Amino acid sequence: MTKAVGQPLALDDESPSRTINETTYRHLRSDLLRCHFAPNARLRFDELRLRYGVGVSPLREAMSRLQSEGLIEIESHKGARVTGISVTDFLDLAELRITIEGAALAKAIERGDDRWEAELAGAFQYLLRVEERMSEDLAGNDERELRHGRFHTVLVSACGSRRLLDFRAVLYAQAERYRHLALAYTKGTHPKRDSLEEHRRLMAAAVARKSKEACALLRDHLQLTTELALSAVRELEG
Amino acid sequence: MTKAVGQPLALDDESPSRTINETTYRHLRSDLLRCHFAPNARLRFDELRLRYGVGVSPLREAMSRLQSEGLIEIESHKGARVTGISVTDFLDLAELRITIEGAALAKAIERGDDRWEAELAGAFQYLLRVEERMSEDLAGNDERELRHGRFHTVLVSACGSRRLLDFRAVLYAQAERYRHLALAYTKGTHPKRDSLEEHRRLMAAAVARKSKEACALLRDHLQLTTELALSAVRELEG
DNA sequence: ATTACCTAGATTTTCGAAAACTTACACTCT
DNA sequence: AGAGTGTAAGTTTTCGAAAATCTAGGTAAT
Repeated sequence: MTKAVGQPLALDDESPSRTINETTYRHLRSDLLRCHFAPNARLRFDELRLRYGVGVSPLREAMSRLQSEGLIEIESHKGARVTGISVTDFLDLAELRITIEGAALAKAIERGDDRWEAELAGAFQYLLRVEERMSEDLAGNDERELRHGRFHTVLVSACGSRRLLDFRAVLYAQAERYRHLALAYTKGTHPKRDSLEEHRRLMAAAVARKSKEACALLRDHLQLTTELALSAVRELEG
Repeated sequence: MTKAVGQPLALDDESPSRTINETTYRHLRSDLLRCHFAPNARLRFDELRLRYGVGVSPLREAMSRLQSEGLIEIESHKGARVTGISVTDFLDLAELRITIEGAALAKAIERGDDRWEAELAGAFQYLLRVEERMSEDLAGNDERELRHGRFHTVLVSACGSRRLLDFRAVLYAQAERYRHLALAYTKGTHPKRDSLEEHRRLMAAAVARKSKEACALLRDHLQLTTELALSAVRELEG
Protein backbone atom coordinates (compact mmCIF):
# COMPACT_ATOMS: atom_id res chain seq x y z
CA MET A 1 0.00 0.00 0.00
CA THR A 2 1.61 3.26 -1.14
CA LYS A 3 0.71 6.47 0.61
CA ALA A 4 -0.88 9.29 -1.35
CA VAL A 5 1.73 11.90 -2.14
CA GLY A 6 -0.27 15.07 -2.72
CA GLN A 7 -2.31 14.79 0.42
CA PRO A 8 -1.82 17.36 3.16
CA LEU A 9 0.14 16.02 6.13
CA ALA A 10 -1.63 15.97 9.47
CA LEU A 11 -1.73 19.25 11.38
CA ASP A 12 -0.12 18.22 14.61
CA ASP A 13 -2.29 20.39 16.83
CA GLU A 14 -5.65 19.06 17.96
CA SER A 15 -4.38 15.67 19.14
CA PRO A 16 -5.51 14.93 22.70
CA SER A 17 -2.98 15.45 25.48
CA ARG A 18 -2.54 12.16 27.25
CA THR A 19 0.19 13.28 29.65
CA ILE A 20 0.84 16.15 32.05
CA ASN A 21 4.04 16.69 30.13
CA GLU A 22 2.08 17.48 26.99
CA THR A 23 -0.52 19.74 28.60
CA THR A 24 2.16 21.66 30.46
CA TYR A 25 4.08 22.13 27.23
CA ARG A 26 1.04 23.54 25.47
CA HIS A 27 0.07 25.75 28.37
CA LEU A 28 3.52 27.25 28.76
CA ARG A 29 3.96 27.62 25.03
CA SER A 30 0.68 29.46 24.77
CA ASP A 31 1.71 31.74 27.63
CA LEU A 32 4.96 32.51 25.85
CA LEU A 33 3.32 33.26 22.52
CA ARG A 34 0.83 35.57 24.20
CA CYS A 35 3.76 37.21 25.93
CA HIS A 36 2.27 36.61 29.33
CA PHE A 37 5.94 36.26 30.18
CA ALA A 38 7.89 39.17 28.75
CA PRO A 39 11.12 38.72 26.76
CA ASN A 40 14.11 38.12 29.05
CA ALA A 41 11.83 37.40 32.00
CA ARG A 42 13.22 34.90 34.45
CA LEU A 43 11.29 31.63 34.63
CA ARG A 44 11.60 29.99 38.03
CA PHE A 45 10.67 26.36 38.41
CA ASP A 46 8.77 26.89 41.64
CA GLU A 47 6.65 29.68 40.20
CA LEU A 48 5.79 27.69 37.11
CA ARG A 49 5.12 24.57 39.13
CA LEU A 50 2.64 26.50 41.18
CA ARG A 51 1.10 28.20 38.16
CA TYR A 52 0.46 24.99 36.25
CA GLY A 53 -0.01 22.74 39.25
CA VAL A 54 2.53 20.13 38.17
CA GLY A 55 5.69 18.52 39.48
CA VAL A 56 9.21 19.23 38.30
CA SER A 57 9.57 16.33 35.87
CA PRO A 58 6.89 17.25 33.34
CA LEU A 59 7.75 20.92 33.73
CA ARG A 60 11.41 20.35 32.96
CA GLU A 61 10.55 18.31 29.91
CA ALA A 62 8.20 20.95 28.63
CA MET A 63 10.82 23.63 29.13
CA SER A 64 13.48 21.53 27.44
CA ARG A 65 11.24 21.24 24.42
CA LEU A 66 10.52 24.95 24.35
CA GLN A 67 14.21 25.64 24.48
CA SER A 68 14.79 23.58 21.36
CA GLU A 69 12.04 25.63 19.71
CA GLY A 70 13.88 28.80 20.60
CA LEU A 71 11.21 30.27 22.85
CA ILE A 72 13.20 30.07 26.08
CA GLU A 73 16.86 29.76 27.00
CA ILE A 74 18.16 27.53 29.77
CA GLU A 75 21.58 27.75 31.38
CA SER A 76 22.75 24.83 33.49
CA HIS A 77 22.18 25.41 37.18
CA LYS A 78 21.33 29.04 36.51
CA GLY A 79 17.73 28.87 35.39
CA ALA A 80 15.65 29.77 32.38
CA ARG A 81 14.67 32.99 30.66
CA VAL A 82 12.26 33.92 27.93
CA THR A 83 14.26 34.38 24.74
CA GLY A 84 15.03 38.05 24.21
CA ILE A 85 14.05 40.07 21.17
CA SER A 86 16.05 42.40 18.97
CA VAL A 87 15.83 44.08 15.61
CA THR A 88 18.61 41.98 14.10
CA ASP A 89 16.99 38.78 15.35
CA PHE A 90 13.63 39.89 13.98
CA LEU A 91 15.10 40.62 10.56
CA ASP A 92 17.01 37.34 10.50
CA LEU A 93 13.84 35.50 11.38
CA ALA A 94 11.85 37.34 8.73
CA GLU A 95 14.40 36.60 6.03
CA LEU A 96 14.65 32.94 6.92
CA ARG A 97 10.90 32.59 6.94
CA ILE A 98 10.69 33.87 3.38
CA THR A 99 13.13 31.18 2.32
CA ILE A 100 11.48 28.36 4.22
CA GLU A 101 7.84 29.27 3.63
CA GLY A 102 8.68 29.84 -0.03
CA ALA A 103 10.32 26.45 -0.42
CA ALA A 104 7.42 24.73 1.28
CA LEU A 105 4.84 26.58 -0.79
CA ALA A 106 6.57 25.71 -4.05
CA LYS A 107 6.51 22.04 -3.19
CA ALA A 108 2.94 22.14 -1.96
CA ILE A 109 1.85 23.68 -5.26
CA GLU A 110 3.74 20.96 -7.08
CA ARG A 111 2.20 18.14 -5.11
CA GLY A 112 -1.09 19.35 -3.67
CA ASP A 113 -4.18 17.30 -4.55
CA ASP A 114 -7.94 17.89 -4.37
CA ARG A 115 -8.05 17.47 -0.66
CA TRP A 116 -5.40 20.12 -0.20
CA GLU A 117 -7.34 22.57 -2.35
CA ALA A 118 -10.50 21.85 -0.40
CA GLU A 119 -8.87 22.30 2.99
CA LEU A 120 -7.32 25.54 1.81
CA ALA A 121 -10.69 26.84 0.66
CA GLY A 122 -12.10 25.86 4.04
CA ALA A 123 -9.34 27.59 5.97
CA PHE A 124 -9.84 30.73 3.92
CA GLN A 125 -13.56 30.70 4.62
CA TYR A 126 -12.85 30.60 8.37
CA LEU A 127 -10.49 33.52 7.95
CA LEU A 128 -13.01 35.47 5.90
CA ARG A 129 -15.69 35.17 8.55
CA VAL A 130 -13.50 36.22 11.39
CA GLU A 131 -12.25 39.23 9.45
CA GLU A 132 -15.84 40.30 8.82
CA ARG A 133 -16.59 40.06 12.51
CA MET A 134 -13.43 41.94 13.35
CA SER A 135 -14.49 44.96 11.32
CA GLU A 136 -17.75 45.19 13.29
CA ASP A 137 -16.90 44.65 16.92
CA LEU A 138 -13.28 44.56 17.98
CA ALA A 139 -13.31 41.30 19.94
CA GLY A 140 -11.90 37.99 18.77
CA ASN A 141 -8.29 38.90 18.08
CA ASP A 142 -7.15 35.52 19.38
CA GLU A 143 -9.55 33.76 17.06
CA ARG A 144 -8.21 35.75 14.13
CA GLU A 145 -4.65 34.83 14.98
CA LEU A 146 -5.68 31.20 15.23
CA ARG A 147 -7.39 31.14 11.86
CA HIS A 148 -4.63 33.11 10.19
CA GLY A 149 -2.08 30.61 11.46
CA ARG A 150 -4.24 27.76 10.31
CA PHE A 151 -4.54 29.19 6.82
CA HIS A 152 -0.81 29.46 6.40
CA THR A 153 -0.27 26.00 7.83
CA VAL A 154 -2.75 24.47 5.42
CA LEU A 155 -1.28 26.43 2.54
CA VAL A 156 2.03 24.57 2.78
CA SER A 157 0.69 21.33 4.31
CA ALA A 158 0.93 19.40 1.04
CA CYS A 159 4.66 19.98 0.61
CA GLY A 160 5.34 16.35 1.49
CA SER A 161 8.08 16.87 4.04
CA ARG A 162 7.21 16.55 7.70
CA ARG A 163 10.64 17.95 8.58
CA LEU A 164 10.14 21.10 6.58
CA LEU A 165 6.66 21.67 7.98
CA ASP A 166 7.85 21.26 11.54
CA PHE A 167 10.67 23.73 11.05
CA ARG A 168 8.29 26.16 9.42
CA ALA A 169 5.96 25.84 12.40
CA VAL A 170 8.81 26.64 14.80
CA LEU A 171 9.66 29.79 12.85
CA TYR A 172 6.01 30.77 12.68
CA ALA A 173 5.73 30.52 16.45
CA GLN A 174 8.82 32.63 16.98
CA ALA A 175 7.40 35.26 14.66
CA GLU A 176 4.06 35.15 16.44
CA ARG A 177 5.70 36.47 19.56
CA TYR A 178 7.06 39.46 17.66
CA ARG A 179 3.69 40.06 16.01
CA HIS A 180 1.96 39.98 19.34
CA LEU A 181 4.37 42.43 20.91
CA ALA A 182 4.17 44.80 17.96
CA LEU A 183 0.38 44.66 17.96
CA ALA A 184 0.18 45.42 21.67
CA TYR A 185 2.59 48.27 21.17
CA THR A 186 0.75 49.95 18.30
CA LYS A 187 -2.71 49.15 19.74
CA GLY A 188 -4.41 47.57 16.80
CA THR A 189 -3.62 46.54 13.28
CA HIS A 190 -2.87 48.94 10.45
CA PRO A 191 -6.18 49.73 8.81
CA LYS A 192 -4.72 50.60 5.43
CA ARG A 193 -3.82 46.96 4.87
CA ASP A 194 -6.23 44.62 3.10
CA SER A 195 -4.89 41.44 4.63
CA LEU A 196 -7.84 39.34 3.49
CA GLU A 197 -7.33 40.30 -0.14
CA GLU A 198 -3.67 39.33 0.13
CA HIS A 199 -4.66 35.90 1.33
CA ARG A 200 -7.29 35.52 -1.33
CA ARG A 201 -4.82 36.24 -4.12
CA LEU A 202 -2.27 33.97 -2.51
CA MET A 203 -4.73 31.13 -2.39
CA ALA A 204 -5.89 31.76 -5.96
CA ALA A 205 -2.34 31.64 -7.31
CA ALA A 206 -1.60 28.47 -5.34
CA VAL A 207 -4.67 26.62 -6.55
CA ALA A 208 -4.00 27.81 -10.11
CA ARG A 209 -0.52 26.23 -9.69
CA LYS A 210 1.19 29.50 -10.52
CA SER A 211 4.20 28.76 -8.41
CA LYS A 212 6.32 31.82 -9.12
CA GLU A 213 3.42 34.18 -8.63
CA ALA A 214 2.30 32.52 -5.42
CA CYS A 215 5.79 32.62 -3.95
CA ALA A 216 6.13 36.28 -4.87
CA LEU A 217 2.81 37.07 -3.22
CA LEU A 218 3.86 35.16 -0.13
CA ARG A 219 7.16 37.01 -0.02
CA ASP A 220 5.39 40.36 -0.29
CA HIS A 221 2.90 39.32 2.37
CA LEU A 222 5.65 38.42 4.80
CA GLN A 223 7.72 41.48 3.99
CA LEU A 224 4.81 43.82 4.51
CA THR A 225 4.06 42.23 7.87
CA THR A 226 7.70 42.63 8.81
CA GLU A 227 7.83 46.27 7.79
CA LEU A 228 4.67 47.14 9.69
CA ALA A 229 6.01 45.56 12.86
CA LEU A 230 9.56 46.82 12.51
CA SER A 231 9.16 50.23 14.06
CA ALA A 232 7.48 48.74 17.09
CA VAL A 233 10.24 46.17 17.49
CA ARG A 234 12.78 48.93 17.15
CA GLU A 235 11.16 50.79 20.05
CA LEU A 236 10.84 47.68 22.18
CA GLU A 237 14.46 46.72 21.78
CA GLY A 238 15.83 49.68 23.75
CA MET B 1 29.20 47.66 20.80
CA THR B 2 28.06 46.03 17.59
CA LYS B 3 28.82 42.40 16.92
CA ALA B 4 30.90 41.47 13.91
CA VAL B 5 28.62 40.20 11.19
CA GLY B 6 30.87 38.04 9.01
CA GLN B 7 32.35 36.08 11.83
CA PRO B 8 31.57 32.38 12.08
CA LEU B 9 29.05 31.56 14.79
CA ALA B 10 30.20 29.28 17.58
CA LEU B 11 30.20 25.57 16.84
CA ASP B 12 27.99 24.30 19.60
CA ASP B 13 29.89 21.10 20.22
CA GLU B 14 32.93 21.08 22.50
CA SER B 15 31.27 22.95 25.37
CA PRO B 16 31.74 21.09 28.65
CA SER B 17 28.81 19.04 29.93
CA ARG B 18 27.86 20.35 33.32
CA THR B 19 24.83 18.12 33.86
CA ILE B 20 23.98 14.45 33.64
CA ASN B 21 21.19 15.49 31.35
CA GLU B 22 23.70 16.84 28.84
CA THR B 23 26.14 13.93 28.98
CA THR B 24 23.30 11.44 28.64
CA TYR B 25 22.00 13.33 25.65
CA ARG B 26 25.38 13.23 23.93
CA HIS B 27 25.98 9.61 24.77
CA LEU B 28 22.62 8.44 23.49
CA ARG B 29 22.84 10.66 20.43
CA SER B 30 26.23 9.23 19.57
CA ASP B 31 24.90 5.69 20.00
CA LEU B 32 22.04 6.49 17.66
CA LEU B 33 24.27 8.03 14.99
CA ARG B 34 26.59 5.02 15.10
CA CYS B 35 23.51 2.85 14.82
CA HIS B 36 24.36 0.97 17.97
CA PHE B 37 20.58 0.89 18.20
CA ALA B 38 19.10 -0.22 14.91
CA PRO B 39 16.25 1.62 13.20
CA ASN B 40 12.87 0.78 14.77
CA ALA B 41 14.58 -0.79 17.79
CA ARG B 42 12.66 -0.43 21.00
CA LEU B 43 14.31 1.79 23.61
CA ARG B 44 13.32 0.80 27.12
CA PHE B 45 13.91 3.22 29.96
CA ASP B 46 15.28 0.57 32.29
CA GLU B 47 17.79 -0.70 29.76
CA LEU B 48 19.02 2.77 28.94
CA ARG B 49 19.13 3.76 32.59
CA LEU B 50 21.34 0.78 33.26
CA ARG B 51 23.47 1.39 30.18
CA TYR B 52 24.22 5.03 31.00
CA GLY B 53 24.04 4.71 34.75
CA VAL B 54 21.55 7.52 35.25
CA GLY B 55 18.12 8.09 36.73
CA VAL B 56 14.91 8.56 34.80
CA SER B 57 14.77 12.35 34.87
CA PRO B 58 17.89 13.14 32.84
CA LEU B 59 17.21 10.19 30.58
CA ARG B 60 13.71 11.34 29.78
CA GLU B 61 14.92 14.84 29.03
CA ALA B 62 17.63 13.55 26.73
CA MET B 63 15.14 11.38 24.89
CA SER B 64 12.67 14.22 24.60
CA ARG B 65 15.35 16.29 22.96
CA LEU B 66 16.33 13.52 20.57
CA GLN B 67 12.72 13.15 19.60
CA SER B 68 12.56 16.78 18.58
CA GLU B 69 15.67 16.15 16.47
CA GLY B 70 13.92 13.29 14.72
CA LEU B 71 16.24 10.53 15.88
CA ILE B 72 13.73 8.69 18.03
CA GLU B 73 9.97 8.56 18.29
CA ILE B 74 8.08 8.49 21.57
CA GLU B 75 4.47 7.48 22.04
CA SER B 76 2.78 8.36 25.30
CA HIS B 77 2.75 5.45 27.73
CA LYS B 78 3.94 3.13 24.99
CA GLY B 79 7.65 3.76 24.90
CA ALA B 80 10.26 4.93 22.44
CA ARG B 81 11.73 3.57 19.22
CA VAL B 82 14.61 4.53 17.01
CA THR B 83 13.20 6.41 14.02
CA GLY B 84 12.78 4.06 11.11
CA ILE B 85 14.36 4.48 7.71
CA SER B 86 12.92 4.31 4.21
CA VAL B 87 13.83 5.26 0.69
CA THR B 88 11.21 7.99 0.50
CA ASP B 89 12.39 9.47 3.79
CA PHE B 90 15.98 9.33 2.63
CA LEU B 91 15.17 11.13 -0.60
CA ASP B 92 13.09 13.75 1.17
CA LEU B 93 15.94 14.36 3.56
CA ALA B 94 18.46 14.61 0.75
CA GLU B 95 16.36 17.09 -1.19
CA LEU B 96 15.73 19.27 1.84
CA ARG B 97 19.40 19.26 2.72
CA ILE B 98 20.28 20.63 -0.70
CA THR B 99 17.89 23.51 -0.14
CA ILE B 100 19.00 24.26 3.40
CA GLU B 101 22.74 23.75 2.98
CA GLY B 102 22.58 25.78 -0.22
CA ALA B 103 20.80 28.68 1.44
CA ALA B 104 23.26 28.67 4.31
CA LEU B 105 26.27 28.49 2.02
CA ALA B 106 25.06 31.39 -0.11
CA LYS B 107 24.75 33.57 2.95
CA ALA B 108 28.06 32.46 4.38
CA ILE B 109 29.78 33.41 1.14
CA GLU B 110 28.05 36.77 1.27
CA ARG B 111 29.04 37.49 4.84
CA GLY B 112 32.12 35.42 5.65
CA ASP B 113 35.16 37.33 6.87
CA ASP B 114 38.87 36.55 7.23
CA ARG B 115 38.34 34.40 10.26
CA TRP B 116 35.83 32.28 8.41
CA GLU B 117 38.26 31.73 5.54
CA ALA B 118 40.99 30.79 7.99
CA GLU B 119 38.85 28.33 9.90
CA LEU B 120 37.72 26.79 6.65
CA ALA B 121 41.30 26.33 5.52
CA GLY B 122 42.06 24.75 8.87
CA ALA B 123 39.14 22.37 8.69
CA PHE B 124 40.19 21.33 5.21
CA GLN B 125 43.72 20.64 6.36
CA TYR B 126 42.39 18.31 9.07
CA LEU B 127 40.31 16.54 6.45
CA LEU B 128 43.28 16.28 4.09
CA ARG B 129 45.45 14.56 6.67
CA VAL B 130 42.87 12.05 7.71
CA GLU B 131 42.15 11.16 4.09
CA GLU B 132 45.87 10.51 3.52
CA ARG B 133 45.96 8.24 6.51
CA MET B 134 42.81 6.47 5.36
CA SER B 135 44.37 5.47 2.06
CA GLU B 136 47.28 3.80 3.89
CA ASP B 137 45.77 1.87 6.77
CA LEU B 138 42.03 1.46 7.00
CA ALA B 139 41.53 2.59 10.60
CA GLY B 140 40.13 5.93 11.70
CA ASN B 141 36.78 5.97 9.97
CA ASP B 142 35.20 7.71 12.93
CA GLU B 143 37.85 10.40 12.80
CA ARG B 144 37.16 10.93 9.12
CA GLU B 145 33.44 11.29 9.74
CA LEU B 146 34.22 13.80 12.50
CA ARG B 147 36.47 15.96 10.35
CA HIS B 148 34.15 15.75 7.37
CA GLY B 149 31.28 16.94 9.51
CA ARG B 150 33.40 19.69 10.91
CA PHE B 151 34.39 20.91 7.45
CA HIS B 152 30.79 21.23 6.33
CA THR B 153 29.81 22.91 9.58
CA VAL B 154 32.55 25.49 9.23
CA LEU B 155 31.71 26.01 5.57
CA VAL B 156 28.29 27.44 6.43
CA SER B 157 29.14 28.80 9.89
CA ALA B 158 29.35 32.41 8.71
CA CYS B 159 25.79 32.48 7.41
CA GLY B 160 24.76 34.69 10.31
CA SER B 161 21.65 32.79 11.38
CA ARG B 162 21.86 30.55 14.44
CA ARG B 163 18.45 29.14 13.60
CA LEU B 164 19.46 28.08 10.13
CA LEU B 165 22.69 26.51 11.38
CA ASP B 166 20.88 24.54 14.05
CA PHE B 167 18.35 23.20 11.60
CA ARG B 168 21.14 22.30 9.20
CA ALA B 169 22.90 20.41 11.99
CA VAL B 170 19.76 18.43 12.75
CA LEU B 171 19.44 17.40 9.11
CA TYR B 172 23.12 16.54 8.95
CA ALA B 173 22.74 14.23 11.94
CA GLN B 174 19.75 12.50 10.40
CA ALA B 175 21.71 11.95 7.22
CA GLU B 176 24.69 10.65 9.16
CA ARG B 177 22.63 7.71 10.31
CA TYR B 178 21.80 6.80 6.71
CA ARG B 179 25.44 7.22 5.68
CA HIS B 180 26.56 4.99 8.46
CA LEU B 181 24.09 2.27 7.59
CA ALA B 182 24.94 2.42 3.91
CA LEU B 183 28.67 2.29 4.64
CA ALA B 184 28.30 -0.73 6.89
CA TYR B 185 26.18 -2.40 4.24
CA THR B 186 28.58 -1.90 1.34
CA LYS B 187 31.68 -2.45 3.48
CA GLY B 188 33.77 0.55 2.66
CA THR B 189 33.51 3.69 0.61
CA HIS B 190 33.40 3.80 -3.15
CA PRO B 191 36.99 4.09 -4.34
CA LYS B 192 36.15 5.75 -7.61
CA ARG B 193 35.12 8.91 -5.79
CA ASP B 194 37.63 11.66 -5.16
CA SER B 195 35.89 13.13 -2.15
CA LEU B 196 38.83 15.27 -1.13
CA GLU B 197 39.01 16.96 -4.50
CA GLU B 198 35.29 17.75 -4.29
CA HIS B 199 35.85 19.48 -0.98
CA ARG B 200 38.87 21.34 -2.25
CA ARG B 201 36.95 22.82 -5.16
CA LEU B 202 34.02 23.60 -2.92
CA MET B 203 36.25 25.52 -0.56
CA ALA B 204 38.02 27.31 -3.39
CA ALA B 205 34.74 28.50 -4.89
CA ALA B 206 33.48 29.63 -1.50
CA VAL B 207 36.60 31.62 -0.65
CA ALA B 208 36.59 33.12 -4.16
CA ARG B 209 33.02 34.24 -3.40
CA LYS B 210 31.68 32.46 -6.45
CA SER B 211 28.31 31.81 -4.90
CA LYS B 212 26.56 30.13 -7.82
CA GLU B 213 29.48 27.85 -8.50
CA ALA B 214 29.93 26.91 -4.86
CA CYS B 215 26.25 26.10 -4.44
CA ALA B 216 26.30 23.98 -7.59
CA LEU B 217 29.34 22.09 -6.34
CA LEU B 218 27.67 21.54 -2.99
CA ARG B 219 24.53 20.29 -4.68
CA ASP B 220 26.52 17.84 -6.77
CA HIS B 221 28.46 16.72 -3.73
CA LEU B 222 25.29 15.98 -1.82
CA GLN B 223 23.58 14.34 -4.76
CA LEU B 224 26.51 12.05 -5.43
CA THR B 225 26.58 10.98 -1.80
CA THR B 226 22.87 10.29 -1.99
CA GLU B 227 23.14 8.25 -5.15
CA LEU B 228 25.98 6.14 -3.80
CA ALA B 229 24.04 5.32 -0.65
CA LEU B 230 20.69 4.84 -2.34
CA SER B 231 21.02 1.22 -3.38
CA ALA B 232 22.08 0.24 0.12
CA VAL B 233 19.13 2.11 1.64
CA ARG B 234 16.87 0.40 -0.86
CA GLU B 235 18.08 -3.00 0.33
CA LEU B 236 17.86 -2.07 3.98
CA GLU B 237 14.29 -0.85 3.71
CA GLY B 238 12.79 -4.27 3.03
C1' DA C 1 -14.13 -20.63 17.12
C1' DT C 2 -14.67 -16.03 18.39
C1' DT C 3 -15.42 -12.24 21.28
C1' DA C 4 -15.41 -9.92 25.61
C1' DC C 5 -13.61 -9.36 29.96
C1' DC C 6 -10.49 -9.71 33.64
C1' DT C 7 -6.01 -9.98 35.95
C1' DA C 8 -0.93 -9.98 36.58
C1' DG C 9 3.18 -8.28 34.96
C1' DA C 10 5.77 -4.96 32.47
C1' DT C 11 6.53 -0.25 31.40
C1' DT C 12 6.01 4.58 31.48
C1' DT C 13 4.88 8.83 33.94
C1' DT C 14 4.79 11.69 37.97
C1' DC C 15 5.82 13.25 42.53
C1' DG C 16 8.47 14.89 46.57
C1' DA C 17 12.62 14.93 48.87
C1' DA C 18 17.68 14.82 48.78
C1' DA C 19 21.80 16.36 46.54
C1' DA C 20 24.42 19.64 43.89
C1' DC C 21 25.21 23.99 42.54
C1' DT C 22 24.88 29.24 42.34
C1' DT C 23 24.30 33.71 44.34
C1' DA C 24 24.39 37.20 47.79
C1' DC C 25 26.07 38.95 51.78
C1' DA C 26 28.87 39.58 55.64
C1' DC C 27 33.43 39.30 57.31
C1' DT C 28 38.44 39.47 57.31
C1' DC C 29 42.76 40.84 55.69
C1' DT C 30 45.82 43.79 52.98
C1' DA D 1 38.53 51.03 49.83
C1' DG D 2 39.17 46.63 47.57
C1' DA D 3 40.09 41.84 47.09
C1' DG D 4 39.47 37.49 48.85
C1' DT D 5 36.93 33.98 51.76
C1' DG D 6 33.37 31.63 54.02
C1' DT D 7 28.59 30.76 54.90
C1' DA D 8 23.58 30.76 54.41
C1' DA D 9 19.75 31.08 51.48
C1' DG D 10 17.83 30.32 47.05
C1' DT D 11 17.52 27.58 42.97
C1' DT D 12 18.23 23.82 39.92
C1' DT D 13 19.22 18.94 39.14
C1' DT D 14 18.83 14.15 40.25
C1' DC D 15 17.17 10.03 42.42
C1' DG D 16 14.01 6.36 43.92
C1' DA D 17 9.54 5.07 44.86
C1' DA D 18 4.56 5.51 43.99
C1' DA D 19 0.92 6.12 40.67
C1' DA D 20 -0.94 5.53 36.16
C1' DT D 21 -1.15 3.17 31.97
C1' DC D 22 -0.43 -0.45 28.64
C1' DT D 23 0.18 -5.48 27.17
C1' DA D 24 -0.39 -10.27 27.14
C1' DG D 25 -2.49 -14.31 28.53
C1' DG D 26 -6.16 -16.81 30.40
C1' DT D 27 -11.07 -17.63 31.38
C1' DA D 28 -15.89 -17.43 30.53
C1' DA D 29 -19.79 -16.57 27.64
C1' DT D 30 -21.95 -16.68 23.09
